[in-house]
Amino acid sequence: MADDDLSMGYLVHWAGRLLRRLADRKLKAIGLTSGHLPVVNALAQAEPMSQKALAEWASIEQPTMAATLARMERDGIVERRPDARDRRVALFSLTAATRGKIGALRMAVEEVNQEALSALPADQRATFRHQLETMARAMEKRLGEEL
Amino acid sequence: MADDDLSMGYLVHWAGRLLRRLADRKLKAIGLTSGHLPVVNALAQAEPMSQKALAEWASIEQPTMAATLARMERDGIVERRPDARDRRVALFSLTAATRGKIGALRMAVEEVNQEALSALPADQRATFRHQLETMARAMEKRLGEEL
DNA sequence: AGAGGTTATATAGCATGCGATCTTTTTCCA
DNA sequence: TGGAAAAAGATCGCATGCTATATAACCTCT
Repeated sequence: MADDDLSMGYLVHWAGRLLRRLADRKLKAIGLTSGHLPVVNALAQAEPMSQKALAEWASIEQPTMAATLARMERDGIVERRPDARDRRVALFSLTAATRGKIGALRMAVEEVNQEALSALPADQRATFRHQLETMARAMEKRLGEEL
Repeated sequence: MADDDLSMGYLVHWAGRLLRRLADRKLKAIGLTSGHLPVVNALAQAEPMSQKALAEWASIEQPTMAATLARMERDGIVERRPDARDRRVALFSLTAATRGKIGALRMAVEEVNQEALSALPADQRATFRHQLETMARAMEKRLGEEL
């Protein structure tokens, strides 16, 4: 790929695919995938949570979260139960088996993080991370405005 | 999403999704999608190209490129013809209609680029882009080594 | 020439994403 | 209170990605 054509979009998307593959490889050993991460992280901190809350937490559209949760439920990673106070709502929690994997999961994530950041000089890492977040938040705002 | 949980992988993937949505929105007007970009860019510079060459150029796996090209052919964006010298090879070129869109396409990409980069101070943009590329190349190397 | 390895595509199977819609419940106000 | 508006999920349809595997066409070396 010629250097001039490495647009921001291409670059970010490329890096994202690579990080994802790397993460999925490590997570395979504990029976999880990168797509499960935001859900498990969220539920590890606050249980139970509705599909809506999970989707917002992960910045993912509702149909995408619905599909992810359906797969996770099918695979015994999360459990769904109705909300007694609102019959529209489904509440999700981690299964005991998944709770036992949280430690290994955090370790795997941390490894990928280190591998990615180790490509940059130590004194640039924090700034880089921050810039990435700034850009993402700006894009999110942009996307919202245009609707 | 709590700040501590914004792992590198999550951040990059998030930014990638947002950039992609933004790009797709702009490209919709000219009848293209972000997935078409690397192919159109490549063919705009060197025609014709085999599926293999396109996949390598775009850093995408062969089956993914095969599917993308099949859709693009179906939608009249590219044309496929056999290679006289090697019957295994399929050579792809842009259709005349697509060639006429290259200008608009470049403009749309440039717009998204600017929108993304404008979130950062001007004097940090070049460095940031470079860091992103460095990280991606490192991840690519990593991924290759582990096989 | 022919066996065996290499290469270029094709296919299957599945995960993740998105937008657009439909249904069921809740809410809320006239 | 009744009927409209809002909220939460469920579904459809499709694009993109990946891995694993199959197939067909070359190439090489004996």
